Amino acid sequence: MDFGIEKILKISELSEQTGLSAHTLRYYEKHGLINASNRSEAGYRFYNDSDLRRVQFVKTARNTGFSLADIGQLLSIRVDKRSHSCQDVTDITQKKLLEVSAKLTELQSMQQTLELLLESCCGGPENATHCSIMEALDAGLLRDDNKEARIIK
Amino acid sequence: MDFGIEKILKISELSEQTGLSAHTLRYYEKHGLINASNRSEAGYRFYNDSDLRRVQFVKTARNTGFSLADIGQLLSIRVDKRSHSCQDVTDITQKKLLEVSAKLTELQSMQQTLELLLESCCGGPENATHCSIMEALDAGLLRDDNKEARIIK
DNA sequence: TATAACCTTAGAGCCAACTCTAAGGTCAAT
DNA sequence: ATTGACCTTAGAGTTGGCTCTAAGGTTATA
Ligand SMILES: [Zn+2]
Ligand SMILES: [Zn+2]
Ligand SMILES: [Zn+2]
Ligand SMILES: [Zn+2]
Repeated sequence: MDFGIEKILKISELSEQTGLSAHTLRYYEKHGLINASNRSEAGYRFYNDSDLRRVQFVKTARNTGFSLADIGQLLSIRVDKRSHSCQDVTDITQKKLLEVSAKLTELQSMQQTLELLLESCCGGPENATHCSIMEALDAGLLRDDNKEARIIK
Repeated sequence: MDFGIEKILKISELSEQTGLSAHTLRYYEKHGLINASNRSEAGYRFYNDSDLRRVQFVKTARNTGFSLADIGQLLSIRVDKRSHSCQDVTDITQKKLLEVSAKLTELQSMQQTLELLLESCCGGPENATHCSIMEALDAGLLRDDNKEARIIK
C-alpha cells in the first residue's frame, strides 16, 4: 500500500499535472465528468489523488478517441464496476471502433483519390488550361460517397 | 460540339440533378461558391448548363475531401485557368493530402489501441471489477497524443 | 498596502458545414 | 378563388469540444 501523503491540488496544479487547461477542467466538471472533492472557504477547487486519477482516466479515454458522452458511460462503470459487466465495456469500445473504422475507410478513399490526382498532374509552372486535376474534378468521375474510388486515366 | 437545347433548372431541379439540397445550394451561393446566372421576375433562381457544371465541380471536390475554402480557390482557378499554373492546383491538393494523411495516422493509432483493448477484454457477462479495458484506461498507458501507441499486456 | 497572480461564475464565441424556421410571395391546377 | 407545392429572405439552431471574456473575489509576496 502507498501511505504517501496525499497531494492536494488547486486547479492550475491539476492543469499542470494533466496537461488539460483549467478552462477544460471546469468544462468537464460542468458536464459531469469530473469533480473537485473539496473546496476552500473561498470556493477554490481542491483536488485529491482520487480526483486526479479520474481526470487522468478521462484524458486517456479522450486520447483513445472516446467522446465525452462515451466517457460519461465509462466513468459510471468505473465507479461501480460490480454492477457492470465486461460486455458493457466492450460494447462502448466496439461501437467506437466501428466509428473509427468507418471514418478511416472514408479517409483512405480520399487519400487514394488525392494521390491519383497528384500523380496525374505535372505540378509545373505552365498554365492550368489542361490541368488533369481540374479536368478530373470537372468530369466528376472521382469517388462518390457510396461508390468505390475510381478515376479515368 | 453539343448544340443540344440548354436545360434551365429551378433550384429544386438542380437539387434533384446534383443530390444537394436547395438549402445547401443557397448556402453555397451565400458563400460565393456558386450562382444562378438568371432569375425570374419574381426572383426565382434559374440555373443553366454552365451553372450546373460548376455545382457538380463543387460536389465532386467536396466528395474528394476539399473544404469549401479550398473549393473557393479551385473555382477561381477554374474560371481563369490561363492565369494559374498546375502548381497552384497541386499546392491545394498536396495541402489537402497532408491533412488527410495526418488524420489518417491519428485514426489508425486509435483503431489499433481500440483493437488491442478489445483483444484484452473477455467481453463476457461477469462483472467489470478486473476488466482489462478499465485497467488500461486507468493506468494511462495508452497512446498519448505525441507518443506511439503502446499498451502494457 | 499594493501589486500580481491566482481563483470564481455565467455566459458568449468559435469552428465547419450545414439544417431548419418564420414569414411571406408565386404559380399551376382545380 | 382556393388549395398546395413551390419559391424567396434573413437569421437562428445544430454538432462537439473546447476557448475565452467579463466582472469580480482571494492570496502570496514585496
Ligand atoms: Zn501541368
Ligand atoms: Zn495540372
Ligand atoms: Zn472480463
Ligand atoms: Zn473486460
